Amino acid sequence: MAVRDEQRERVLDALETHLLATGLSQASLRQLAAAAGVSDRMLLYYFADKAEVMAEVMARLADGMARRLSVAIPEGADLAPWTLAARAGRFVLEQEFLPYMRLWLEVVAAAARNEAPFADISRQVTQGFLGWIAQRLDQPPGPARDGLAAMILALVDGLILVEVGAGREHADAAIASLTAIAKAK
Amino acid sequence: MAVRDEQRERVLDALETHLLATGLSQASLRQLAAAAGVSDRMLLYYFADKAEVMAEVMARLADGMARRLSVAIPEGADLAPWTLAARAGRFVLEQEFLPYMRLWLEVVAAAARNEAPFADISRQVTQGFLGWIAQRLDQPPGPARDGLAAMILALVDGLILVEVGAGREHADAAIASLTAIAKAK
DNA sequence: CACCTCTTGTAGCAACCGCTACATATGCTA
DNA sequence: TAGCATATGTAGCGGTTGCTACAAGAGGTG
Repeated sequence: MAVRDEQRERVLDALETHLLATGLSQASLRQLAAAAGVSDRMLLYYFADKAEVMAEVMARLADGMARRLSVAIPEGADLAPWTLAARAGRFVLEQEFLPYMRLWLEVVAAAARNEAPFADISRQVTQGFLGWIAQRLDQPPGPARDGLAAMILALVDGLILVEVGAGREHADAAIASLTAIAKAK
Repeated sequence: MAVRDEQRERVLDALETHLLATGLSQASLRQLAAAAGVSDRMLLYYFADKAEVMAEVMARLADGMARRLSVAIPEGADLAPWTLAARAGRFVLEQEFLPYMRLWLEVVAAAARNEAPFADISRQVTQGFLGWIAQRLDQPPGPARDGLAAMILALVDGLILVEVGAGREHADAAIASLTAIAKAK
């Protein structure tokens, strides 16, 4: 059983990279297998089926995303809403994190059509985001803070829609506006 | 030639509804043909290939979206940024418009991976959005207004990511926060 | 040695994909 | 009436999809 478990790890590592680089559309069994350097036959020996492969690699990606976020801005930073939004927005557009956001976009799009396992992943990651924001706001817990967190999440997630649709400059311009607002307060 | 053109119209009408209801994943030639009530053979008689079908129906959808938006809030409404964001956000989550936004999400996700013809459509619609917002802001033309428009676009588009990932309540909560901010000004 | 589980390869299934070859029916025009 | 462009159906191509049947080597245990 040792070989199998070892291979699962190796495969999941490779697929994390592959999915970040190419997205959900390049994720047929044969493509995944090739990216992981194994045969498709073996991929289905290591994992029960494609859904299990995707669920596990998506879970890893969600972890990676959460880890990077919590390093970027530490918990309890106690930031004003606009300041937090601007800082989070800036981080989210960084070279290192952008691939996560692009993939995240595809996951939510799939979730909007109730495609398993993306609906579950999407819910879980969104909750993580909301919590991450709430814990960094200079606001007392409660519905007001939760509403602000949801608004900031919309703003930050929306930035990559702007980035994809209108280009990096417009996303940067949006952040500049945000920064100006934060300073004016 | 008359029959063919007539059928093209009929087919495009049906496909607009179909895509809004089911999304890009239910858009194989055979599925599109079935939804339009013709054979797949005939679909490729009316249109050169699948790309042409998709491009034309996406163009129609973009038109429909733009038309609904310009009716919802008239041009030159001269709204303060937060007020406009709140009103646009509320409209975008309405029963009638939500399907457009879900589909829009899929289009941008596809565009993020450079899948034709979605990259073009995505750019065009985003530009339309940005212009729509700019023309309804109580701001003089210029980089500041454009930056604000980009920020509002991120906010409004991001609302459907929140809606999909966390549910309608959270999206509504975000709008409530927005409304509170608008009033406080 | 014999057996048994773990691991891997070869080959192929049925379903679907976008698209096309070919025959045929229809109706207008010369 | 003959011919020709338009319109439609039947059948199928080569390719990809997720998945599986089957055989066989490897390695430990009785």
